[in-house]
Amino acid sequence: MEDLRDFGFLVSDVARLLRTEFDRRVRHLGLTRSQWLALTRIYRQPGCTLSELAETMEMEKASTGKLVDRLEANGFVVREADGSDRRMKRIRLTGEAEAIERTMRGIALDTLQEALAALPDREREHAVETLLKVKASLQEMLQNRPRAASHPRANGLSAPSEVASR
Amino acid sequence: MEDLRDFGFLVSDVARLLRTEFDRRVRHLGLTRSQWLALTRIYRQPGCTLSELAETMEMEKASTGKLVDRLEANGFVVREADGSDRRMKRIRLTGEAEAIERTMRGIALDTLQEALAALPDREREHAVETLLKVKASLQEMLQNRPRAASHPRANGLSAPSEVASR
DNA sequence: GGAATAAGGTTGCCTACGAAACTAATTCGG
DNA sequence: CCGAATTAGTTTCGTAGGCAACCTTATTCC
Repeated sequence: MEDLRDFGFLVSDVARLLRTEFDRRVRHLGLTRSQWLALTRIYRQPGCTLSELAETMEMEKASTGKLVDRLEANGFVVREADGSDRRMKRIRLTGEAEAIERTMRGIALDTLQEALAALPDREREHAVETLLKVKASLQEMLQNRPRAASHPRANGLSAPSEVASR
Repeated sequence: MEDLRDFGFLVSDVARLLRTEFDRRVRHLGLTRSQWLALTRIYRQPGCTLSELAETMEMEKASTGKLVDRLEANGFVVREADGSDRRMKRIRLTGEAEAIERTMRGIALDTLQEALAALPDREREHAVETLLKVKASLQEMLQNRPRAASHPRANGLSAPSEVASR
């Protein structure tokens, strides 16, 4: 019962360590893990819109937009207008992005391989299954309470009291 | 072999979802998950220095410092000078911080319980063991290559070649 | 056809972290 | 005892991501 929390800590720790290590290995390429992830998605659905990308990356549109901003600033991606719907912009990889993408993929594999070296295949697969369940559960939790609907932006900053419960 | 990467994605996804869900639940208390974590550590070692805290939180000193900045700004923590060594400051919880800490602890437990509801105890324990191994492995990786030692800041920005390998 | 609504993006603000560079204080070696 | 190395913290900069509040187009629905 007590190690329930351990699980939460551990997942966060591993995620952070993983990202840090990966970032170090690819710093010289000018990309980060998140950016490389985005590239991979865009590679698989060229010309996707921001909303689509946000969807497949399971992130907010705003965050995704900023990610794309940086990718564009670094010349890995371009936003081009859509002919029929002037609201959306289609995202495409630039040429060089692809080569980089392949390199990063390799580094990612190396990193994981090293980090999981001491893990029997069975154990890793098991962990993946477990994590998938937890992820699904969390997605449902977040989805079923996606922030107090739209407009009711009634009370501004008033802190909703309750503090010492439980 | 291919789902090696899945593992990496999953861990990051679960960590992100977990933090988001938790943040939503405690937003009204004025604390975030990271802040609450820090409070817990400080609670267990009152009067610790920033470096000590950074150590136990397994984070950089700079990041830890900013975390403490926010906690202090919100009145949850104070920094007081040390008598013997004028460099360091001792960190202590304020009174109200403790009550909050207890509340947050409960919310964390609830959140985890919900997220892991569909998981048999055995499976969760198994996952914790696995994650511990991975974490240890990553810590070693990061430690054994903590960025080009101290001073040898020789070749400034020259990208270490290798780009299109693999 | 015109107003209401929805969809696509962007901007602003906030937290979280890491890396590097810098200041001040302390310890160490000769 | 003094200068060099170490240690404690901070500051600056950059990336990542969430939430809320907009514009701007499209759609829909009287």
